[in-house]
Amino acid sequence: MDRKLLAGDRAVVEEMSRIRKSAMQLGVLLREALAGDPTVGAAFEELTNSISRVFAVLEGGLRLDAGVLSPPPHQISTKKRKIYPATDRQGGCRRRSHLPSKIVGSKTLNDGQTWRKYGQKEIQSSKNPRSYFRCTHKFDQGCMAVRQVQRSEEDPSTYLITYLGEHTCRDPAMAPQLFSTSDDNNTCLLSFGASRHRAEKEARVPASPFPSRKQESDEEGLSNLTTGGDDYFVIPAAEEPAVMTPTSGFLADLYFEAVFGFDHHGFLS
DNA sequence: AGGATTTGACCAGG
DNA sequence: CCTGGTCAAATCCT
Repeated sequence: MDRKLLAGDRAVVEEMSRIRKSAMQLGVLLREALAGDPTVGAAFEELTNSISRVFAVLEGGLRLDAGVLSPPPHQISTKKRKIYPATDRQGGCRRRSHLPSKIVGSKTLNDGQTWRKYGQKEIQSSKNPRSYFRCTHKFDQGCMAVRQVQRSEEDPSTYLITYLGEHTCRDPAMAPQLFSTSDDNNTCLLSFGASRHRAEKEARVPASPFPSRKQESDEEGLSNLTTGGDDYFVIPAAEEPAVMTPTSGFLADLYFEAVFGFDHHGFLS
């Protein structure tokens, strides 16, 4: 069942990461050079699909599971601070070891879900702070969906929203909604390998208006409670068939950073 | 008054 | 040791 990550496994994963990295870089260049040529997309798609399959096998074998966001039972309670003994302090790191499940670029913070902001951080690698939101129903329904919102550096009018976990809550005000790429011409979804197995379930999003007390107008704070989405573009998964790699700008930055954990500029220059 | 946001502290992963 | 994700008291807002 459990098996340790052997040195050989690690080497394979690292090597595959390099391959995927190179492939993505190549894809970016090709798309820029041969924009509109369908054969480029098809060939690149095949390549990424193969890589994806390898990762699927590796991840399956190595149990590279993502998104286990189980809430400590004792935390489900009132809103007031719980006093933890120094040795049992909960207020610390919850660093998620898994990859983001979905990254969305959006002109608005509205996504049809109700979010409550629980933190904001200055991020070393970015000029803009990152805001942290959890589902409003985290405590009453145990919904573990969270999202991180950050303004794009290159396009400050755009928010980069990373969704982690999935909504398990049932908000009567929220009809079931699906990420739709059909009616939204600038939509692209970024879904990563670690969550690939539940990508389809996570493909939920906005559409319906939702009564919000405060819109996302605030500049720095990225306030919560956003409403029916528009202006979305959901970046495609590296492992998904329809790969639409962002070719430049913040999306490319984001893409590379998310997939490979580093900035691609150095490689493309 | 109650719920949401702000913000500094905490702390584990890398 | 640095970074980033989370907690929760203080504060703000409705």
